[in-house]
Amino acid sequence: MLNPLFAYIEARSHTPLSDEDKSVLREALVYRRYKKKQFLLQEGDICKSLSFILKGATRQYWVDDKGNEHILTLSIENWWVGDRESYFKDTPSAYNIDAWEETEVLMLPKTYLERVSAIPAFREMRMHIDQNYSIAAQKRVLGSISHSAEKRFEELLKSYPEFMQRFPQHIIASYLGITKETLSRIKSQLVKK
Amino acid sequence: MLNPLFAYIEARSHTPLSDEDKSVLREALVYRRYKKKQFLLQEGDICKSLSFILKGATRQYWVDDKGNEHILTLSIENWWVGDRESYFKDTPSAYNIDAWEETEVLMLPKTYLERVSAIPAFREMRMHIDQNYSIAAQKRVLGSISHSAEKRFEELLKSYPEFMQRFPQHIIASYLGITKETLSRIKSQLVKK
DNA sequence: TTTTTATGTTGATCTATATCAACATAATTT
DNA sequence: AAATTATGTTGATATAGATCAACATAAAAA
Repeated sequence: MLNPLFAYIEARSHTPLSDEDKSVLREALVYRRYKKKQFLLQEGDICKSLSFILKGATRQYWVDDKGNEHILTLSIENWWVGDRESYFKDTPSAYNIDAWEETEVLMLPKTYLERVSAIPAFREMRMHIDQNYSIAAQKRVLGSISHSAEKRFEELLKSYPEFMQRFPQHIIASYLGITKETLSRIKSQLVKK
Repeated sequence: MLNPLFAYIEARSHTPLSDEDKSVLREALVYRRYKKKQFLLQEGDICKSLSFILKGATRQYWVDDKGNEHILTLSIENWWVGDRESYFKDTPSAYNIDAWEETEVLMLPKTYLERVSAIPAFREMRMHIDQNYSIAAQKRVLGSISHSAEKRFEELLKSYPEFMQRFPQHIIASYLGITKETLSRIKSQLVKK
């Protein structure tokens, strides 16, 4: 059950996990399934665990006062999901996270974070994903302040081509910060080129 | 000379530094001054150190093909600056970082990163700033995909009021992803309210 | 199978923000 | 002090993208 996570940690940290390490992880992580549309986290709740996606897809979004959903992150297999701000600061989350597909995860409750962080490979992995997360967020900021919607869409296609298969266009549009109509028009523009 | 950094590490990690820790840090960190407009990092170079700002202000920006500067980060005292992507991946940076004011920093060369990361308080601080950096980047992404320029400006005023004193409006505008003219108009709107 | 809901497209119009231009003033440099 | 450069404002016009509406089709539910 935990093998994909073990592989992930070893790959990111370039360090093999000992049997001891694995048993610590086995104790900490909880397997869970979510049906489509089921919430992993709801606005106002405190995010008490980060989840490693074994299978499926999730969206993290914020709902504005008009009820519009603004998609902050889309996640698929081998990604960690959770509201980091709420998780690390123990504050109520401003976001919802729900399963877009039938999803299976390994939950790491915050109560075990210290314990598993004693494993060097896990700590390495954590630093690694935090860095990559920051770098990705920074790129997205750069895109949003300096590129057109069309260019941002092309970047998304390049970086995460699988998203197009797994999420409908209005979700992708929201992730890009544009409307579904605009995305539809951008797509038909690109086909002509 | 290193006292502000010691204080910063202790505050973020909630752990006092031993004399031993301090001497490791003293060995690793290099004091440097930059004059106004001087580069800390130039596009194409590999970012070989992160710098803790003791005094002054810097901007990190990307220059597009038309020569327009797009400001990605603005940093002042007690912030770490550097292109994390280039630093961690050893790839040429896409950004420039320059001193907006006369600036004094403590440089941490990457060659010392392992050694100082052996200090638990330093490691704690690193995790802490990485997390905060991610959280801040995520908020900026959310702002850019779901808020108007006016709202983003108000958020900036709330989060970093000192920026208005230390950077001119066209820099702030670029940071917000709008033109200086639009920012000027937004400001006059807000005064009327 | 029929109905309902989710998804995607296209057109008309509107709006936030960009662009271009002129000008004013403050701060530096000569 | 004069000249130059950096900063900030305001107006006219252009444009990317939003909004509203209608329609088409695919998928899911009844």
